[in-house]
Amino acid sequence: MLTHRQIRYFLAVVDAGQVSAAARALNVSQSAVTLSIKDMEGMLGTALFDRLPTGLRLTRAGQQFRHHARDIAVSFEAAMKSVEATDDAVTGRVRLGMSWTLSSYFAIPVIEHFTRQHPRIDVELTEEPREVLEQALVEDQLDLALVLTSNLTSGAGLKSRTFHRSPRRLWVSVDHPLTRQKTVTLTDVAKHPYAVLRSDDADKQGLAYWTDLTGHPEIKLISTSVEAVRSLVAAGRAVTILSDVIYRPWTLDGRRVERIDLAEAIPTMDVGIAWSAAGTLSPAAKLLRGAFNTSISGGHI
Amino acid sequence: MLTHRQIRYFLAVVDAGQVSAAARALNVSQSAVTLSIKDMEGMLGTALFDRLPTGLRLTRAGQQFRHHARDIAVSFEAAMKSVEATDDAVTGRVRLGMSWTLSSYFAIPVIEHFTRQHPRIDVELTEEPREVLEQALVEDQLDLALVLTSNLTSGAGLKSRTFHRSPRRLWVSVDHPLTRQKTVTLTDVAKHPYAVLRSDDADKQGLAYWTDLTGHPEIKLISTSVEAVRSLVAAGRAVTILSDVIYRPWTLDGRRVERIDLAEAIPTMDVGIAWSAAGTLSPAAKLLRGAFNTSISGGHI
DNA sequence: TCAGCATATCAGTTTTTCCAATATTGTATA
DNA sequence: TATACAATATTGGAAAAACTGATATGCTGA
Repeated sequence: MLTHRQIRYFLAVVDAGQVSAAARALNVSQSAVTLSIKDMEGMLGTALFDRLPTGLRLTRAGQQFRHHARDIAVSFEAAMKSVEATDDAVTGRVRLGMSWTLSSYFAIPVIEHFTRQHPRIDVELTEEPREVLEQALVEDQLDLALVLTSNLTSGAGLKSRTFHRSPRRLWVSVDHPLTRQKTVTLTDVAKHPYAVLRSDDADKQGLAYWTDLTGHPEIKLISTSVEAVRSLVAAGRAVTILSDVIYRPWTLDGRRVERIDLAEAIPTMDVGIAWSAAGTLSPAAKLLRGAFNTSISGGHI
Repeated sequence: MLTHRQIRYFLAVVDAGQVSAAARALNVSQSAVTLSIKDMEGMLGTALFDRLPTGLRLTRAGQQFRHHARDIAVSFEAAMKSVEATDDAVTGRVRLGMSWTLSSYFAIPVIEHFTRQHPRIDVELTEEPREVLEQALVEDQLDLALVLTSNLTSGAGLKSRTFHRSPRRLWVSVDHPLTRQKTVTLTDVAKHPYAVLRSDDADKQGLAYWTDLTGHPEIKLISTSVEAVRSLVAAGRAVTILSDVIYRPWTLDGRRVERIDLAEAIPTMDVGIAWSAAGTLSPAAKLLRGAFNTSISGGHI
């Protein structure tokens, strides 16, 4: 079993470029580091370094592994810092509606973070199409609703606040040919197999890019699962254009997905929260609204 | 410094709900686990668990920490897998269809593992309702399809293999009144607020339990998000009956969900793979079929 | 060739982790 | 209110893991 200590030693060697320097930095003997690295290589069944007379250089497998090692080290640091204070003072109930695209990919983590910080506030979730959410807000069956504010019906007795304009960018695998171009246009993208994320609200915007001018890409997958799309992209078998809100750099198996800015202006995905113009929000609801605000602009997702 | 071992022990205790059971699962003594946890708590300067006579329950800080611990464990696994040996010999394309319930909750991890092991096999994913999948198999537009085999139309020129019979059970929060009953019947369940997981294929079975005899529960949430359902259940605000395949003992914020066997026999969810009776499967398709077989019976999910 | 600088190996020591037995604590029950 | 029960806490000594320091070995460049 890999240990945290081995990960730290490994990263130190990567940074230093040689075992002896790494050992000095770590305040242990050179032999301890050497053994640790050899142990790891034995466990993984692959050489992580090429041994050169001047030091150690990562092999291909080692480069791969390095990304994961960094991930692990960062996760440990985050874990140590994670013990936070909570706020028991505010209590109450918030009825929050959303559509599923938003729910799984960013709302749930934010809500769970919120309920940890405010354990005595009860957040009630419902998922509905945008039209139903708007209706429910007006009829006071919901306090708040997460919506794509650009799609919001205007003048329906609702207030809203857009807290994030999420750019849409091209997602590709690390070794994709398009990563080597200086600028990428929609016409370039149209030449590659494409994956579409199917969602109730977002896809109307999402498929509007393609015109006769740009040409149309070959659709390789239409899926409701972000994981499926990400997976296909990471494997280099498709590209896609999606919002930063649902971007993660890693697939489940640790392959990387990269983002590229497109030469053309693509409409942003405007995420926000809506509430009824009549009546006033409870303190609990205001807190939750604030939580979405900070957690999204604060880069928690 | 936190160690990987401590993280594993911590997660085992969270999953088991008590130190002694976790120790058994880890094949170490109870005292080793106790010490490890106490060490961590000392390091973090906070109690991670409340000690109850029946076992350990996460404190708020512990719930926070669990999030990170999980991250760490996943990162380690990904790191180990990142250097796995691959099989470049078999090449080809496999067109795989599935319905979304199956896709996000177990198919994707299996496929990602498979494509790592067989980088030169191209797995094409599509998601469709079961009827469309069956049609596509017969017409040779798909090689394989993941389906609930109990729903499969018989005599449609399809072969299938069921590789997992997943029991359906009642999901409730740890402190739910139903946990204190010796036996729980559907009539008991009908008295409590209920959450429905909306999915194309499974809900036909999933809602067929309720008859005039048992009564009908009040539906509190209909959602496509397993996380949303699990979250509601963990909060004790609803119960649900779902397949073991998609069961996890905790929500993202570390609250527990328990399962209870029902007095009545509930049909199992039979997960399997189907292919056309005409023609023969390519070697690549056979390999993928085998991958599903072993990864599911092998307890990878 | 040989000095210089790097990693590899190995035996012995230190530190960590583990086990087994036992003490302690809280709940339910009679 | 005593008692059984089921859980965690503690502790001393054994086992395993990690580390050190000395030494062997290998490559480069003057």
